[in-house]
Amino acid sequence: MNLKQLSAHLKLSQTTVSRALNGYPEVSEATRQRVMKAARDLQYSPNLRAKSLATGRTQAIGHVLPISKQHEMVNPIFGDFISGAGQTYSRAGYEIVISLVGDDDEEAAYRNIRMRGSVDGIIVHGPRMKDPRIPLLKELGLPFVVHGRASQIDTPYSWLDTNNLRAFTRATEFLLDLGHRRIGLVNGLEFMDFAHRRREGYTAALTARGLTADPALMRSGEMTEIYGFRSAQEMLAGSDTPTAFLVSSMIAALGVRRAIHDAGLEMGRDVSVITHDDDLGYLRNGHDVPIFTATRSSVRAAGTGAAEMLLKLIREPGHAPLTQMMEAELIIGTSTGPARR
Amino acid sequence: MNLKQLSAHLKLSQTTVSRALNGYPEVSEATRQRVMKAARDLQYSPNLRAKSLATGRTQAIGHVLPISKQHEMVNPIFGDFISGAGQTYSRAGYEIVISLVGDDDEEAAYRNIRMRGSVDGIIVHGPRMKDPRIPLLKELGLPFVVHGRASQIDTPYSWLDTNNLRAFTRATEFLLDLGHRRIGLVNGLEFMDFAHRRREGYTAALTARGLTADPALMRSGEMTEIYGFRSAQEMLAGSDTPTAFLVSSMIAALGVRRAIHDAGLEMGRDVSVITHDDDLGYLRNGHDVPIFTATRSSVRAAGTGAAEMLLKLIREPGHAPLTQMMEAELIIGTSTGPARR
DNA sequence: TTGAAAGCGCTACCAC
DNA sequence: GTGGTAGCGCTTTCAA
Repeated sequence: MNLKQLSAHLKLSQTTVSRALNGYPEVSEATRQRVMKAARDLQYSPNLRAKSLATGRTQAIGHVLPISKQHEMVNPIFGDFISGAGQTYSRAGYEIVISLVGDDDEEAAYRNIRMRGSVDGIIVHGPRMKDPRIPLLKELGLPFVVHGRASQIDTPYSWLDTNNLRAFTRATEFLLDLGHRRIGLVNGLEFMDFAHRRREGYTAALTARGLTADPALMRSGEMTEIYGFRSAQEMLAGSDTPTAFLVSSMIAALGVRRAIHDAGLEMGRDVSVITHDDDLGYLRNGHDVPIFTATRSSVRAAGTGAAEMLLKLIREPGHAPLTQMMEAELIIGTSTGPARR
Repeated sequence: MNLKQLSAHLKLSQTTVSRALNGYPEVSEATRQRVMKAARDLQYSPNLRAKSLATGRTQAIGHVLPISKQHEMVNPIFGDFISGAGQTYSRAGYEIVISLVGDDDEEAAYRNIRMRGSVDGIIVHGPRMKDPRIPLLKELGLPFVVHGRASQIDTPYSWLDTNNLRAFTRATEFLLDLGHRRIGLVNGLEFMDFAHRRREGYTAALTARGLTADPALMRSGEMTEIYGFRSAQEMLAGSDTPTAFLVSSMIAALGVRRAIHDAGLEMGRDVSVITHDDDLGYLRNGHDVPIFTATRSSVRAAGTGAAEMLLKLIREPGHAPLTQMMEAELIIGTSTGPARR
């Protein structure tokens, strides 16, 4: 069932039917009702491609996921982020288009997205420091919102970010307050902006107490379980071993926990662990030490927030860049305790 | 830059340029080269919406994610699956369109996808038992591949699935061989087909040894960490406590591990755990007991496989349904040991 | 081997 | 308040 058939059925012009369906004012209420009813009964649903071609708008948002040619893994938070964003989009009648872009042909990929004209705006994932995509997208004139930020980019752009600097500063301070002095940092790849900021927070907290960050206690890598395992194992094998770990991801933390266990140590007693973690709300009950977390629901909320920002930018071309900072939560857990040594 | 401009620039008709670009044979080689070069130089990239309108094909694949109105979480494996599928799509020039569909308005949602005509085919995620989407999609005549299967659907359809039945049978047998008799099952929601099959495997292995599955040792729920925690805590609080757990997801297993720890027990000695887990390959080194796993790379492979099946179905309309079974891996870990009691 | 022109389904301008 | 019609950018007959 297309517009032509529907309007023939109603004995009205396509123009009128189109207007009735799209809420234009110059249609009589009676006609509108009749059209709406027929559309429902006949299960009419407009061809979005044709609509897009006619209007120039596509009613679709692009989510561009950077995929490293080396590991090809998608950031596991993506599912939750898109679930949050999706609610906003579908309410507004937008589709979601995913593009996976390798790190080799980035510029061409973004130019293509622009030229193909299949999206009205873009959410940029996984920003790196000095990310070249930001000036590129500004040049292309496609509305975009960055999930995260890109340091050392001086022109303004729209972003929504978690306050990673502050989160890691607080987590480090917390461990220092518990008496820890040797704190291992198991961080993400530090050309990624979020990981860079996390390390900044970590070192800032140490420096504020007159301590210097020991390079032997810092690791940067793709956050897999084996990476967490190896990193913790190496640090625990040294002479002046850490009494606590600050871990940038739940997955890597799994490996860290395993390494602690294998070393014959007990979490929360011999070694403390603070990690971005998931669904730990239950630990509020009956335990008494904090764990730093980015919950799944906060990631969903970030998705919703970013989507709303982008839709606003699309609706109001020329609008000034929007920014939003989200604070991370601290909740209570058992993996963290006072330093023993 | 569009076709019109490009052909004007080349002083050729749109027809010829289009033919040259799309590999039609009736274009002279010289012309084709000239066109190709100009297209590259001028960064021409066809408007997919217009192409789609003209051809009837959309060059896009829909991935439909069921979202429960209660929890609204996306299955965490989705990211890896889409990453695998995406490689195949982009090589073939297809875009990915994501639709989030709540469990309330499913039929309408799928009909809409059909009518809007924005995809050439669909990957169905999260199939339930007797899933009504399968007959619906057959009726709609849209090519589709199910990631997983739907029990009690008798008409043939295309699917790609992990052998969950066999995986959980083997894992249970393995624990039984180690002397375990009280094995807790922390399973997913059992209206989901994969969870149903996993329980079947678990009970089949027990039955084959003359044991009966104890309802007190079986849990079914959405696989969050707190769910794993509570499930294990309850079972460990009983009188005849389990000596092993079979856990359907890594996230839930985190909670199970924590409950074991909180109960003052040690994993692999007092209580064994077998779980679908991630990146545990490193445990092959120096350890000696198996852990059942669905690795991230196997999920990627599933995505690739499903995408290839779907493209084949799209290219050859009327092709008979395709099916593919993937076997789960067993690798070596430390969480599992012989029964102590 | 190349080109002119119709048409995919819709919107939006201009008349009435 | 309603309708005719010219495109949106591309493919695909049909003719040359």
